[in-house]
Amino acid sequence: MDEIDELLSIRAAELYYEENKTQDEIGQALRLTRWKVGRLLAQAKQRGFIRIEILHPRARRLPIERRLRDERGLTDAIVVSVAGVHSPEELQERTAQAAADYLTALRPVPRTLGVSWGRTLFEISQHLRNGWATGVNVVQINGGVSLNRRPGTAAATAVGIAQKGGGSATLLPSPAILERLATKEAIESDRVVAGVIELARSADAYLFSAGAADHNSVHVESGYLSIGDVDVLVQKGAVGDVVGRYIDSDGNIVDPALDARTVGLTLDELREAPLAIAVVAGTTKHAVADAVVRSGLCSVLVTDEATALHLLDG
Amino acid sequence: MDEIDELLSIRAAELYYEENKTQDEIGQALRLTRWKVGRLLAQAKQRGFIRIEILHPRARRLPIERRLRDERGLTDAIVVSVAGVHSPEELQERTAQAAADYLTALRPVPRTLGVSWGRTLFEISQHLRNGWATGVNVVQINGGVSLNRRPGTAAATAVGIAQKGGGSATLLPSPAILERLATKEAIESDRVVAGVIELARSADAYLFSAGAADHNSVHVESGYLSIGDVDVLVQKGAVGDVVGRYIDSDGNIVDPALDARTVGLTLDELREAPLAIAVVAGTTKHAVADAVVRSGLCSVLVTDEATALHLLDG
DNA sequence: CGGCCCGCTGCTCATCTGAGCACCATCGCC
DNA sequence: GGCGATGGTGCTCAGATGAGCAGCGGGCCG
Repeated sequence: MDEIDELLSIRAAELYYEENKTQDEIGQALRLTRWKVGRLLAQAKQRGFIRIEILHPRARRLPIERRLRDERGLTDAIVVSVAGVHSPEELQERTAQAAADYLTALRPVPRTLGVSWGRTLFEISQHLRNGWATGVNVVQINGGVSLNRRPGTAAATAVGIAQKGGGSATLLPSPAILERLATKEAIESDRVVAGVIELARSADAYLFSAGAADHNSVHVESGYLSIGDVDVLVQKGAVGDVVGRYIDSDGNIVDPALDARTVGLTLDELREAPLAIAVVAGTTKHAVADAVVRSGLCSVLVTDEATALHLLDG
Repeated sequence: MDEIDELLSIRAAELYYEENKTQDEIGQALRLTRWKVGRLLAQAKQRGFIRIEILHPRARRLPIERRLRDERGLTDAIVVSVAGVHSPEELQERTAQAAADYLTALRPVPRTLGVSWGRTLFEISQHLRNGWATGVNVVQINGGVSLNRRPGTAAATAVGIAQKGGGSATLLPSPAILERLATKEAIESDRVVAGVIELARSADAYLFSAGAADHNSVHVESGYLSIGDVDVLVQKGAVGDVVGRYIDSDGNIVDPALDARTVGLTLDELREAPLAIAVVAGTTKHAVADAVVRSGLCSVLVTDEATALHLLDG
């Protein structure tokens, strides 16, 4: 297309999209046949001169979702638009909402849903509607009795999801990470704990998030790890954690000794799950998100547009 | 529209605009009739959920142009899009290009065109194509023999416009502002100068810009005014200058004594012109642009989207 | 110089879309 | 409980649009 056609396509686009003229009217105005106008408009679109955005908190980016499925082998992907987002909190909320929507629409409805805990999961639980399902039983898949001043968000998350879904929650009564391996093994051999983990293994679907390996981690906030611990993990290559287990950019466990002291499902158990839904959003989590998807930790990803593009285009 | 319809309209918009589905297909996907889908799409548009932008340096904003004509009484208005603009220079270039386009398309072609000078005018002259008109004679409408190291841009501007338009230029061989009133009167009584001004008065159309009243003014750069002079003018209410004459926000001369020492057409002569084209763009010029338009200094305005919206919505 | 190829143009025709209209359910009022 | 108003729904039909195709012309090579 030469420059004259390029300019004409812009003039045509102005009249078509801003003035709501028909292609025929535009043809008369620019002294072109209406077919030429149609072709100019098609070229303007194809060359990227026309940008159409859907401005809404619930807007999704279907083409990016398709690319994630096709190029990253995911069963499904939900990508929320970042158009008009001004704060990380808003992004987080949009993503949580989308995850809640996804769960609500999920068919077949899982009878048992394994969930992790954390800020993201808690927000998802808040965005679920009463009656989002009928009879969904929820089971915690990793330890989470909080050690500090915010006790119970782990429990509140699981219970909230279960209650709104007309089912009951089974909590995992254990800390996330124990100080000594022996203690961890003792706890896991407790009949109740072992039973919960067994139930968790049999869940139809898992819903979990991922944390970035930084000082704002919930593990630091909850007192399971010190800031120094996190720094050491980062030095060893950690990009973040999934169900309390820290991984590097290839999805491998960074510190096997620490991992052995962590209570809950293992990452390989997640990888083999029939349905593993990861909800990961925000600039700080680009690296973990990449590790999660590359190493096959999830079959469904709920994320934001920027993170998705990071996964796809590097 | 309740929330459920709002969500549906977003889903429909995603499928329609991002996936290029027909309304009928969307209807099948969402279990709606195609008419319902059409209505949802119409509502999404009408509620502003759909934003369509034309991304191109030559793109204009026709709806804003119409508002300027209707609400500000302009004969014509050209508004360039600011989508994708990253620097003031880029904005300036787009506007100059648009002004050049406007001149080129102007009918009837003016036989005599009065022009001012300055950065904007110079850039317009550069964006005009050879042969943009046949036989347009150009006459300078305000003094402009530059006093400093950049001599001749005033002359180059007029000559450039004339040559590319297949005509000749008549320069006004006089400084813009003289130090003493007597000198100014003497110069104006010079036969050549008087002749040029007489020719300028008879021009079919005028093309000029406006300067902001700040330290970057061409008058400061050219040595006609000191930084202190400008500060004094600003204190008196000056928002900028048109053909070298400083005006306040109502378009009135700020300093009559200074004005009397300024060579060239008066503002009232511009106001009575059959066609006065002002080219004003950039954040720094919002205030002058407002004064120019409000006080009827131009009948045609070439500007950028942000400036135009400032004029319209304050 | 003639013939061939390629791309553009303007057409036909099928499909898609929006305007307008009749119908129906719901609601408030009598 | 009857009745009109109101808003939403699904239709008809005409206008708008896109796909596909024949024809033309300009450029290139033999």
